[in-house]
Amino acid sequence: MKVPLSQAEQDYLKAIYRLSNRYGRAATSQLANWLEIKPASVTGMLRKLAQADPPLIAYKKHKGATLTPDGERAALEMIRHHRLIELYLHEKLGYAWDEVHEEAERLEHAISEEMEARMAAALGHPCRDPHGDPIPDHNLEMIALSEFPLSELGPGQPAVVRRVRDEEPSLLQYLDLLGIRPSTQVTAVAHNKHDHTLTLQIAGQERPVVIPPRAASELFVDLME
Amino acid sequence: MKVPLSQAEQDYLKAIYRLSNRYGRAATSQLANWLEIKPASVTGMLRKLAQADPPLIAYKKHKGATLTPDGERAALEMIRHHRLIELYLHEKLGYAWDEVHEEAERLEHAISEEMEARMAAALGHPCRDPHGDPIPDHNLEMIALSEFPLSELGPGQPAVVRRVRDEEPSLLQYLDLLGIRPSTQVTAVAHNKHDHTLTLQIAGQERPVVIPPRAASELFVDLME
DNA sequence: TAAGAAATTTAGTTGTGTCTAAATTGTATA
DNA sequence: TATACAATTTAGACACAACTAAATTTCTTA
Repeated sequence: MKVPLSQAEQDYLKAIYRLSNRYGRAATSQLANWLEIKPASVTGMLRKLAQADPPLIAYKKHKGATLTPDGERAALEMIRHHRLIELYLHEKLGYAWDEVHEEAERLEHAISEEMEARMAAALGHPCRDPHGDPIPDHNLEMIALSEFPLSELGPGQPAVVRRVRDEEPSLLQYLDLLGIRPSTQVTAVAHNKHDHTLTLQIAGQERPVVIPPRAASELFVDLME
Repeated sequence: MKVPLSQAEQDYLKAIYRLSNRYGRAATSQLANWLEIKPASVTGMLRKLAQADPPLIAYKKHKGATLTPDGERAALEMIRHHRLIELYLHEKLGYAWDEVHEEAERLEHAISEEMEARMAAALGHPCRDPHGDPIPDHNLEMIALSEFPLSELGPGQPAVVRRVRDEEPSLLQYLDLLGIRPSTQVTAVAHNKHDHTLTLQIAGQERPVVIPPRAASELFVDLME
């Protein structure tokens, strides 16, 4: 019976995609927390998404939700919109990388497939957004990722920052200030076992900087050959 | 208590702006017809908009609605968004002029003031959209218009097309086919009193064309000095 | 100016997506 | 394994913006 999805439904599917990628499934309370609504409200929507025709999620009471192939397609469609828009705003309209998320969050629901295609073409069919997040291609396929958390980088290993898995403006501004963004070259100097901070040498800079654990686990890097 | 307007409210205000500009006020049934909802549904929204704080419309039962200064400001804000987006899609993303309206209709509600400003700057602070409709400036002031309907153009008078006051793709495609768009130079050859068609000579073309009344009253022109 | 037609409003209903409060289920541990 | 705590679901309510059907008001014209 394929009916267009509401913005709320699309937001749920995106959130389930994100949480089930990280944790295998999306729990009611995690969704409530991420979407900033009450757990009781989530239950109703999960039942609705599970009983849709075709079903968009697999849902068992008290067991959380995972996406069906149909649900995943819908989620990836929104993610493609979101990331293309972020890059477009950054490249074509001069937005800073900490300003693009909020705008994209609203626009992703409003653009047509036509506009998606035209933006993708104008950007040369890119595969990363300004934070380094991969952009699903036209068929919603995502490139394979080799990067891993900066917090797991061995001391002395040179690496390239690929991705910041966070949209919070304050964190992004802070990283910008330090001179860390996708493509920045870095080397771990030392891990502090007590407070889990990381001392990091940034290529082209005099002195190492200390990275708080929050940032170190949200930054993803690739080893340099 | 100034709360952000819903998309439905913004659409009502835009419709009231358009209708009261043409007819002095917006009647319930005109609004219902334009917005494609039932008259009964309009009544409730008009009461709500009139009782908002601050009031956005002046509304007397059975007398239709007009915008208050606050309501007009909100309407012009959406109109500025809409027309900037139309021009942006046309100029920067290669949309044809009959494709921009539908996309802008959704995007106008989703863009921020920041994005409005950046698009306006990228376009050089334009004052007309692809159909020739005036774009309110940053302070929501609109340029004075001197154009008048093509249907009132005297025979033999050379004129310039300024504006097509319609968004219907089929009409726009038809005009495009004839070679009529803003800035096209034309001369009226004759008005047919019986079927109200207009015979029109288009500059640079061999033979005159016959314009149906629907098009002649939606096309606006300026006299050439 | 009275009757019929047209426009508008009222009253009551629906579907969405949220909420609170209370009941239930699952999990961890003592 | 009993129990206490946390997570989840159920039940019932609400705001919004639409709807239908019926009542009312206004307009037109004979």
